Amino acid sequence: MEILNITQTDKTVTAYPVYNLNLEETLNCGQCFRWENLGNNSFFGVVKNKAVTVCMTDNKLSITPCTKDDFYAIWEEYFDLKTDYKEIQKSLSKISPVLKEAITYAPGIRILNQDFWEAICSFIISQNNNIKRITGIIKRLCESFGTEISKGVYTFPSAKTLASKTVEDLAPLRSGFRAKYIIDAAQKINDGTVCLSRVLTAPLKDAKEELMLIKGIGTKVADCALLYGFHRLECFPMDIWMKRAMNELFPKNKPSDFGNYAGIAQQYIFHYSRMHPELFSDKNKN
DNA sequence: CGCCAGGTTGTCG
DNA sequence: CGACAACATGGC
Repeated sequence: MEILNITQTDKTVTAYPVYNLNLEETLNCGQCFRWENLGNNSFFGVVKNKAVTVCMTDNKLSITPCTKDDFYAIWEEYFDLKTDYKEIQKSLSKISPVLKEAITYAPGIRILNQDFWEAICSFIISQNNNIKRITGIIKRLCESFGTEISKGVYTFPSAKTLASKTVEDLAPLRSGFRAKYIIDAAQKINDGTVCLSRVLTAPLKDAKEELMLIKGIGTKVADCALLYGFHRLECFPMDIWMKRAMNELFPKNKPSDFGNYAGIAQQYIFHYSRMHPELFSDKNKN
């Protein structure tokens, strides 16, 4: 890949050339729930304790407010700018014409490197839920228990903060039966029962087992946390849409067919399927 | 009103 | 192991 140029003017850092990154596709494809679309290819969001506006025009990614240090410390990794997606897409396209079509449909998707705890907590909330409601619950979670870093802008609350809460405390979130899972996750991570640095470095099978010590984390939520939080690109979360897609669009394939970048393939397929519900008229449940 | 949602748990064969 | 109800809530 070509070297990335980084320039800073006032409070804005611009990186270029950033090929093939589409913010709309990336931030609105079901892997994250906190970015607000401002229009004109601009989004406002909070990552860790940094609130920024990002904008993509003509292969230039600009971030405001941002320093070069912030860019290298947070954003370069967050937007996965060092991974060669063109090369990965080329190789995935050979696996199946349908996958190639899904890639062509939204080639600007990238797998984000989200905060560990935010990814874990967000996908606990996602279970048996819809994206609109997930987004609302997470918004209320941040407003209720996060830190207000500027007027009306909140961080994602820490595991430490949530570890001391009760199910009644979380009632305003309207998260239903998931509240007890959020608290169990916060407690086990806060007291070290589940060690996130071990999840990051352990072999995949062990990392997954460790996450699944948390009540409310099964195979699918663990795969999502590992893919979106720990950047385990080989994980292939199987939700209701992916089951439909595998049954109807990839009847001859198994998840293992998608290789080391199965998680990226999954994201193209998930997004393509959700944007084309008519492909699943009978919604064959399974 | 009824079905469904980026599932997991607990229980029963 | 596999099947299956229950789970909270609200979008559509």
